[in-house]
Amino acid sequence: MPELPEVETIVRQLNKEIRGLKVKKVWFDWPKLFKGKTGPQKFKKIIKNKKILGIRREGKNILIDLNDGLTCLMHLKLTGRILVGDSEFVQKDSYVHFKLELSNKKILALSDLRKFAKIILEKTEEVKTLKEIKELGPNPLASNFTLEIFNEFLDRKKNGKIKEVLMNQNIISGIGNIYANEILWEAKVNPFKDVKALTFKERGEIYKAIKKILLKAVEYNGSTIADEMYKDTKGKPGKYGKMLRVYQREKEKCFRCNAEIKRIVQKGRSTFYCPQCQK
DNA sequence: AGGGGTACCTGCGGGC
DNA sequence: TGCCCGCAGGTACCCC
Repeated sequence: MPELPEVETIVRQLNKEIRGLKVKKVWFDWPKLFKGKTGPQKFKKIIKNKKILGIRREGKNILIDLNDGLTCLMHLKLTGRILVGDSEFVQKDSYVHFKLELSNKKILALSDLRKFAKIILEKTEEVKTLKEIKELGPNPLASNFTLEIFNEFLDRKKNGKIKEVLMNQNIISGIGNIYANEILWEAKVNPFKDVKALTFKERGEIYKAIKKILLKAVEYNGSTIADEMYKDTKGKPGKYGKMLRVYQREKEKCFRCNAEIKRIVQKGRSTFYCPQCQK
């Protein structure tokens, strides 16, 4: 579900809503949610009365830093959502599997229809050694993500097709299926093109499109396509869904050249592109 | 080392 | 109506 813009929206909201609060109660009904060294019962014990110092994003991971040198990592996978509100608000969601009651009586809930989401509790110092974090490629929104850095990481995957490489979290972190499709449409590059066949100009166009699309999507609080999918912490949909140019537009007309958008399954995921202007 | 297949889950919509 | 299939915004792990 959430890619960089959606996770970034959630993280910014959490910093406004829950920073400085303490955890008072823990509830869950899906123990498999907890991965890593800390099991469900230990998690419950440890996290009680911890203070929330701040919330960060690494790729699509949400990192909640707590006092006593602990960090809670959450990954929302396809259908995870984080909600913050009173108990009545949280109860409206049918797929809540985890709740933290906070010191202002508000509840932070994790909802997940497909139960793919995960939570890992780890020492803050050790977080960067987790495989989820350690291997991540650069943050495309960081100011030090230059064209040179982009090229350097692209060249680590000489054999891949560009769309598959863009979605590889170890090359660039945060891009998923929606934004990979959108970025390549914007850059007018064919998703099936081998990285090694890309011209300098194409690499530059892709680089510009990454920055442009992701920044715009963050500005619009991410994409909500189907109502049951991504929502922010207040249950509000993202506004970038209306701005999408190719994603889920199979057989519709390309906004640029009027040709028919095609959908092809690539590495198990739907690739949408315009066969006429993405050569 | 890194690629392919599959597993983890639930729900929805379409075709028969 | 009901059943089976394909599909959904993502990894993670096993096997070769």
